[in-house]
Amino acid sequence: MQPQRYSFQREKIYQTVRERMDHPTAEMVFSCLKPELPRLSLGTVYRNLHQMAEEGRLQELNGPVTRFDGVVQPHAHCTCRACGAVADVPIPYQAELDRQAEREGFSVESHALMFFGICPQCAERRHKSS
Amino acid sequence: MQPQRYSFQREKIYQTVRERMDHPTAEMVFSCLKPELPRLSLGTVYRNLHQMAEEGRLQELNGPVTRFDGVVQPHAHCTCRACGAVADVPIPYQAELDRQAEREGFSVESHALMFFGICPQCAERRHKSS
DNA sequence: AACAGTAATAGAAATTGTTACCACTTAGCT
DNA sequence: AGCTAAGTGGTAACAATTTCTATTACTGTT
Repeated sequence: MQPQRYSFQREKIYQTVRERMDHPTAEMVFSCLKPELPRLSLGTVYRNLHQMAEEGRLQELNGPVTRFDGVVQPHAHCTCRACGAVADVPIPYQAELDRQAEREGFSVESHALMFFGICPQCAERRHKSS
Repeated sequence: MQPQRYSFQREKIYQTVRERMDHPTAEMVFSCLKPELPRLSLGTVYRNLHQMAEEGRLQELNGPVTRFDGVVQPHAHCTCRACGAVADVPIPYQAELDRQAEREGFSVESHALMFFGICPQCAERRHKSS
């Protein structure tokens, strides 16, 4: 999945994400670069962002679809990298983190802790097929 | 924003999210209830899920759009509840959490820590307009 | 420097996830 | 039973993302 060739567009997209400190969306990167690269296509932005995220050259925040939890008390979750399943993680909620995070005028109310890994089912499946 | 009336559909949707332990998406709730409630509409599911999330009766996971970060080293973020802006939070990454989260066969590789609050700009804006 | 091979692009169309709209139904009050 | 506004279903609109294909442009070889 590594890029096999140099691409001007890809480098520009990378620079944009690196230089902006606001964790832009694909759309934000696109409209930021569009004046400079009028022929740039939104599909190119999405393709390169994901490619670089897979390489580990960029980090992708948030998942694509919204999920809901009937347990309202704040608690941690874990997402399976392979199948996307979400499960609860029984470790205590550290409310003191919210106070630690209060910096530069940002008033913090709560936090979400999401782990990433491989769920038992997928670990099993991989074990078999290898 | 509290629901003012009883609705059979809403209760069914709530029960589904509560009973399933897999943090379902709106689509998953819908297809789970569809056999039992053939006239159920997907819009009703979305409407009630969000309504209940606003009331605090359910919890909503993940944000709506994907964002990208040029800083690959794991670090915390903060989202503004008002404007959606995302900023970095300079508190240390606790790698030991990943080991603590290892339970029931789930192999954990990393975690994301997202704070929620109000950013300085929005706090200012609210202060003026009140 | 021209050439061939193929990864990457632009542009548009298709898909997917989510929200808005509106006529009809129904819970909750009197 | 009748009133009224909240809630529903169905469909259309919208937004985010992915896919498709002809064209462009890197890169290694002459």
